[in-house]
Amino acid sequence: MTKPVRVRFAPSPTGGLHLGGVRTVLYNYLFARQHGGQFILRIEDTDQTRFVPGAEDYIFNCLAWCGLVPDESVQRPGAVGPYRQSERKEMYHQYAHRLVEQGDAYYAFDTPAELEQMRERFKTAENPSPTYNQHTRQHMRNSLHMELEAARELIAEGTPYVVRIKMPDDETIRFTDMIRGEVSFHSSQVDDKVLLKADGMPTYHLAVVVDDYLMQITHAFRGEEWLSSAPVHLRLWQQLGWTDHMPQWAHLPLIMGPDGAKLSKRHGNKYGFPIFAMNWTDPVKNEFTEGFRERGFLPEAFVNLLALLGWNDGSGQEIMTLDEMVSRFSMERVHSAGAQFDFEKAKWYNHEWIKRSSAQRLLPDVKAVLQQRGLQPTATDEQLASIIDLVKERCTLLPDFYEQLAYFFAAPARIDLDSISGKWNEQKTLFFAELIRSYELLPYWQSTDLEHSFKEIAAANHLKPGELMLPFRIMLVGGKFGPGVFDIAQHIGQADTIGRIRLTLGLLGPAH
RNA sequence: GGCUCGUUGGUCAAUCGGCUAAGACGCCUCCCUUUCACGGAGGAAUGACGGGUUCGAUUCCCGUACGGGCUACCA
Repeated sequence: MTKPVRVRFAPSPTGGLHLGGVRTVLYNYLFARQHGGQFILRIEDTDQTRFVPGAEDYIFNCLAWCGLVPDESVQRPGAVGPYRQSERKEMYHQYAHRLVEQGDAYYAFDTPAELEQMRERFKTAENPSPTYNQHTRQHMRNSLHMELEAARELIAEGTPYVVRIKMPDDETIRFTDMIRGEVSFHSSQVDDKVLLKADGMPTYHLAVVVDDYLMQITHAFRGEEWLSSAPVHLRLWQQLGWTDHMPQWAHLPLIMGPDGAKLSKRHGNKYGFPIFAMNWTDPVKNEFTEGFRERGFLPEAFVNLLALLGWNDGSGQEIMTLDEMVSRFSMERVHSAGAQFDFEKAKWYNHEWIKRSSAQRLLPDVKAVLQQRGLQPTATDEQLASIIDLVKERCTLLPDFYEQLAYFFAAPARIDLDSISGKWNEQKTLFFAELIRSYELLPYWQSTDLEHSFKEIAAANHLKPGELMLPFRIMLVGGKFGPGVFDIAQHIGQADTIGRIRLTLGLLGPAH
């Protein structure tokens, strides 16, 4: 009997949730669903200085929008809570002190200034950024140079201290990454990371190990930026005696911006396309960053494009539902190299999803777009749905529906007269006058009938219908776009169609 | 600088030693459509470099180059 699969996503509530984060959630989610396991959301809020109010709710909102709701979280607690690390603060202490007791960690009393001095002192051209490691720790104020009792006295007196891991001098630390295979590090190259901070909070390194253990995580997926600290975590799992429970690791390739560097939250606005799932306004800096949702992406498309950025099943199929992804996903087929994000391709995914979505599916989103732009369509949902079907293949992003739909409900604000006035003549004026008379008498207002009369009158006047359809379109739509002109006329209705013809005829003037 | 991961068209990528190197996005041409799109047909464009291993390397190994990540009492 193998252990039930449990995976987790562990964001820190410090700002917007970006593409890489959502993709990590997605891969976790797919893996959990595929294996009938649990997907846990843990809030890593151990850095009180970076805490941003609202960020946690925002993360939940993003996940809800994406349809990737965790099985266990602060909102839906399971048996291994609390799910916020700040609320687990005390739990980490015993383990930190246990490590000190065992000699695998030590107390350090160095002030920030002293650390700075150390870095200055050991800085050379070859080593521009010295770390707290097996060499430098000998020169620092820590419990390695004193009896443990003495150190504890200092602590009892209230001396600020941290707990640092004591990395071994000469050991090779290796593990198997589900994506990269065998990865190895030499312990002498790894610094003595802080485990417990002076404020009593654990650092990520301690917290991630303790929590993954306590929460019985079986597979730990995270971004590649964590790879270099993996040996610290491996060491901790080992020294805490939990090796048998250690999750399988997978370090996900990074998503890069067009500049080839890791997407950064900090520069959410510099790319010209969103990088956050949803709109995010930093309450401290009062800085606004646009999200994919508000840009007009369907969550189905967003999740789809993210899944295929760094993973594919080899079939060549690119458009997939979440269910399809669940059954086809495999961590072994995730790329090891980072991928540049291409917004053009992202738009293509959305376009495909809009084309394939039913009008019913699109209806609420389209209504929201119209309402946002101040358009209150005087149409039933059925009418609106049939118009959506008419125009959806022309819409890449949700807001495109406004341009494609507006003229169905109101005469176009601008009419592209230039496109018709050049070839305008008296004959055409007469044609449209006759068309109006004919349309006024039509017993049924159906696009096929409209087209039939149109062509009949054109033939009677020895005019080619083709030369007249563009002007007709511009009268109704205002420009050169939109679906078939007789379909448009049918939806606009008799009165408005005739009204718009008259209107443009008037603008063209009698001079012609 | 050190450590570490990576490197197939502009971008996403298939290939698990047999390649005349898929497919998709984007771009270009044509067809359909006297609008815009959709759809269809076609085109330009790729294995970083140098060594090995092998009958045979894009695929395996080693160097080099280049790129990313990390190098905080941040995650």
